[in-house]
Amino acid sequence: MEPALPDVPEAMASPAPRRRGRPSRPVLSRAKITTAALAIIGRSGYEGLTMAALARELKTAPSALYNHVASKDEVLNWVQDDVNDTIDTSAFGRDPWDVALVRWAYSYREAFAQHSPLIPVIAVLPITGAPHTLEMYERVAGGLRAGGWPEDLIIDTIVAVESFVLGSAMDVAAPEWIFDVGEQHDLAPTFADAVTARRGRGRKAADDAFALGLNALVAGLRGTLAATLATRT
Amino acid sequence: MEPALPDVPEAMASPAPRRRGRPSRPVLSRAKITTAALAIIGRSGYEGLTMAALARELKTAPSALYNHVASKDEVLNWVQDDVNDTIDTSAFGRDPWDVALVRWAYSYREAFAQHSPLIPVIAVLPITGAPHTLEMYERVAGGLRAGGWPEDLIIDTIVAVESFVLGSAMDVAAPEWIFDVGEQHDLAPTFADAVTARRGRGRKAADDAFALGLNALVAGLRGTLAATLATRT
DNA sequence: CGAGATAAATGAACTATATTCATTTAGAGA
DNA sequence: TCTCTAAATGAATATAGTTCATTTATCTCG
Repeated sequence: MEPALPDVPEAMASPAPRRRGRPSRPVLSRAKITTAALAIIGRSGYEGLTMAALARELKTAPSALYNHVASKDEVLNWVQDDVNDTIDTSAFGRDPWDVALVRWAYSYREAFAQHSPLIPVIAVLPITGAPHTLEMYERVAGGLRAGGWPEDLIIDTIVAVESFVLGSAMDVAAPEWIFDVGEQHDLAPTFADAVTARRGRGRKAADDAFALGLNALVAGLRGTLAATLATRT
Repeated sequence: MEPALPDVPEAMASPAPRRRGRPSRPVLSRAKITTAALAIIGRSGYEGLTMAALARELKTAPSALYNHVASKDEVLNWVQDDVNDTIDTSAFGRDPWDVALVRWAYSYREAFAQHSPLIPVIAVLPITGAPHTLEMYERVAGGLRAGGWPEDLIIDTIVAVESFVLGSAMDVAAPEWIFDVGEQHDLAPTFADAVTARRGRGRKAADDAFALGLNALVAGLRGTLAATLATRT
């Protein structure tokens, strides 16, 4: 990309004559829009991502975007697929399925912890038209299959782990003091004490809960697999 | 403004004379607003819940709401606390902790499956000012404590289960065909076959995944508890 | 009983966003 | 060259949520 602006001089004069009509080369495309959206999100977060801001970033008018994108939702879908592409699935096909699952879950959570506004979107989004997402699922499914999981349990297993991961990723966005009971210690004494007891350990409370849950979940899945294989002879 | 249009018999004309100023009795209150909001949500879903619709339901002006509520977000918090109040925690203190945890999780998921737009909100919402929510946590914490869980693991355990529940509740809102690969069967053959294999079983795919995951998670937690108690002598 | 004070409503205005639309223009192809 | 089309433009629309000056019934206090 970047045709290197052949002319150039034109410099400073008019603040921006802003030509109308078709430009010499397309200014917009799926890739450009997605990149710009990610830049804005990285800089000003999801509140900053408006169609107007996106257009500004790309030096066009908001309405120009609609020649390339059906809606803001579609922009979010593109961003989501890009984020999914950063999830590490390399452990599948290398490590045993349970180890790989844990690695995948950590990477998955990390990716979406920084994009929590996408979580409710992706949880409900069909994979159609999201190639990177599909690729990720293929790798995970392959890893489980190779690990001995029966075909008809693979999707449920993936969904279960994914649900836990996405729920946990939402947690990351919560304030540290989310469980602070404040005044009402006497209304919930056991709970309040438990909150205090946890405070002892280091910072990242959400991380501990995630680790605890993931270990338990995967351990449980090992048991499920063993039991299933035993039953089905 | 509105000088009361002197002409016209005014009798039948005006559809609703709409008095200004303070009414004989308060038309609005937290309870009334929450009830109205739930009515709208039940009737037209969360898209239907606008401040204008809420005002219409209560037969007032949108701006009148702001005498009782700081923002639409606050309305959502009230609704959320009401929904939390429908979650069944009665098994704690009656059944063993693991059984009670499973019942709680089912009830929790069911409650929010019908209020999925609230999920991202509550996951991040401090409990301050949500009495029913606090009450729920107290019962769960009490049940775990009674079940032998060490105090410093109680919150993490609750958070882990809750994360899984909320992630799963989002899933309920997804379309049945969310995993349909369509054209690209050859791009993800293993995954596509797994999707097909699952299709064999009954309707509710999300329910199966939830059951599988919850069983695994709780089984894993039993192991975690046993191991922890053994280690700590 | 009368005079504030207060709570609680009113409608109009303001803001921000997404989205649509008629219009314009540069370039590709017949 | 003529025409079609992709791709831009700015103005206009729709829908929110929210603020504000204003109005008025009722409560309280001297």
